[in-house]
Amino acid sequence: MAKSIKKEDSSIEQLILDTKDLEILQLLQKNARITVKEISDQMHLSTTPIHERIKRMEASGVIKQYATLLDHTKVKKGLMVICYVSLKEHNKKAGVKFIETIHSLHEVIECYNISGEFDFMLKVVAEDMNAYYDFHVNKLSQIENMGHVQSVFVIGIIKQTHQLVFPVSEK
Amino acid sequence: MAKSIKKEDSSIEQLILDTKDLEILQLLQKNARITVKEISDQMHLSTTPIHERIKRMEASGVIKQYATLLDHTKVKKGLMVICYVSLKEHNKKAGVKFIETIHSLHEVIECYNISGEFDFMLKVVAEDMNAYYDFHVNKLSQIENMGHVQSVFVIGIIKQTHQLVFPVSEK
DNA sequence: AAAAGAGCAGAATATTATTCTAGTATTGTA
DNA sequence: TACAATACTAGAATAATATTCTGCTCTTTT
Repeated sequence: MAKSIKKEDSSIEQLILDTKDLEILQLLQKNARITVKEISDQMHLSTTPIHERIKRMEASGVIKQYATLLDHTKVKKGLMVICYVSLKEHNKKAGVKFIETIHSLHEVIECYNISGEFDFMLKVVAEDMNAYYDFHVNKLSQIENMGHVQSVFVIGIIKQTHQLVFPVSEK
Repeated sequence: MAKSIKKEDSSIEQLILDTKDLEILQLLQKNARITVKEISDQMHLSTTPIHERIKRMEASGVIKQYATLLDHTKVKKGLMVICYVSLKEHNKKAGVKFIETIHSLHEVIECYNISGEFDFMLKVVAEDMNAYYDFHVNKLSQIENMGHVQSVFVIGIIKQTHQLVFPVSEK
């Protein structure tokens, strides 16, 4: 007998998030260590539905990770550089090899395949300019099949958040 | 009587992180909801020092935030665009006004002041191309003093992490 | 109208965070 | 070398929280 496509099939079906789920996510995004009780108090619900909804969103993958974010300047990662990279050849094998290497470089915290004249955009963090120079010369430029590389330096951080805001479509 | 510049002055002085602190940070970065007990077991220490070290790093600002990260595609924020912006005028007043506006736009999750021909780089998330079009035309382009805008679309995410890796200087 | 499913409240239990007490190194100093 | 101050640690006690369980209510479907 087929089950209805509803929330309990969270591991298979696309989870449909209602207003309460989104409200919970707003609070969790701000503080991953907020207690179920605090959420339930703010939302005027008991702890049971909050707990169930969170577990459901964890299981469905809506909640990807509870992460701890550090102050880069206080852990000697104060320099941020945006790197543009183009490859010489664009066959599958060359691409896979490049991706593997990127994953092994801890200085690269983000890498995107992008539109435009370059193939990839990298966000790189390092302790200082010397460390970045070492990364650029000895690691990035050494990757086989590497074409052009262009570095754009981050002078200041204006805004930096992971909070996704959802339109308030109240019932 | 002057106190020594040591760890207990965490709120004022620069906190010096030792190997154990960095080891704790590695675990916390991966999972903000890891228990003190789990950390203490992995590090072969009791819960007390782990707890104290964490509180110290929270107070000193090394730990900036416990954040919950969401799957963008599952919360209708699947499109990511990198926006380059240059302003017409570069006086203080114009810059401040621009920054204020950027902070009010929830689609902009990152904004950096950068070197090169553009003034700012923005990371923008939206539900789809229609939503991005609306953002571009009705919000971004409407900012006063706006000069050139160039959009680079993210085709694929190769790597995305917040895990900062620290060199293993054992001792 | 009956039945099933979903969401919820409240209580009970299991875990965990937090605090407290006191022992053990380590470092600097006379 | 001996002493004192400091930091670190283990283990226990307490407070707070997560998690589970039971049963009620509302809605939807047939």
